[in-house]
Amino acid sequence: MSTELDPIDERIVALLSADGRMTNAALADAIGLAPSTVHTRVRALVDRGVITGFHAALDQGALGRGLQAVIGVTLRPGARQESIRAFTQEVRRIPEVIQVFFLGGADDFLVHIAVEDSSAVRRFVVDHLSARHSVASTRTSLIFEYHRNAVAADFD
Amino acid sequence: MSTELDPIDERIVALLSADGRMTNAALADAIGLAPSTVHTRVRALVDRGVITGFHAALDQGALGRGLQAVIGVTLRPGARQESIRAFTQEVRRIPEVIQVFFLGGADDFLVHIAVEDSSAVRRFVVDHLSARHSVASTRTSLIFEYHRNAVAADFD
DNA sequence: CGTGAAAAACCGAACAA
DNA sequence: TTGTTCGGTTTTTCACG
Repeated sequence: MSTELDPIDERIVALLSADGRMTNAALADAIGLAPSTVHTRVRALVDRGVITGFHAALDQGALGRGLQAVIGVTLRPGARQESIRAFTQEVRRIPEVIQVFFLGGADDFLVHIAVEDSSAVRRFVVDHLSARHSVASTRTSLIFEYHRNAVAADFD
Repeated sequence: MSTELDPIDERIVALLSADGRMTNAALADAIGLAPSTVHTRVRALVDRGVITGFHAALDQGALGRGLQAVIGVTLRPGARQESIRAFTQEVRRIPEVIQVFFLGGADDFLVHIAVEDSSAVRRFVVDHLSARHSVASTRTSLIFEYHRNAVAADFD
């Protein structure tokens, strides 16, 4: 929230988004400022909550999860906010889950998972989604390609 | 690809996924090894491609993009691989785009965007998606909540 | 493969401008 | 707000177990 970023902060943010381990010295001479200035700004960005964290990106295939899928989920019409909250909280704790989107639109949720193979997809849907009373239907799509420009912070 | 990780590598990967700026010393005593050992393993994980990078997570709202959406896209039945490749390559370069999923299923693509407001959503869809000859239809859903457990590497 | 020690690089804070 | 200096920390390499 709050006020926009100045052009220098925008460059810092863009650079750290691409390489979160860039040193202040590297940032400094990519931008043309002194390292200490960059340091001050980076810390300010973190303190302000513009940068919410730093994370390693993982090749899921190398972790034995070579198949990814997106599952659209619709809840029963009667589902109340409690069951929506419960659904979110519980689904996001499952280790195969990479992201959870709570939507307004045709589907109520999108769940992005990475698993070992197609039978693990089926198991995931059956065990964790269809098994829930609040879930009305699911629609599974396999992911053939995936591209990420940025890492978005969690929000609700 | 390739061989599974041993339990120590798995812990390193989990810790760096949560905090990509943990120092080797911090990793070392979370795990019970010497910092130099941890360092060697982290570098090996990066060299092997298990860890594909480190990235700052950004509060999109703080960047003036307080509204996120997912847009399901279907291409014309006649769309050939060339136009699919072109679509992916061009869409992912648009700055509002956070992620692009190329799917097998009902939709051909999912595009995750962060923009300023709802009129920017409409503009995005009209200018960048509907305007394309290869796009048959789009279905936009606003994102009310978003949760991320991990950062997945790009793949195709 | 893991360790400890040594060298280089880097960070973070204090201060000056 | 930016630049400079400096002590402490972190990274990185390497010889050894």
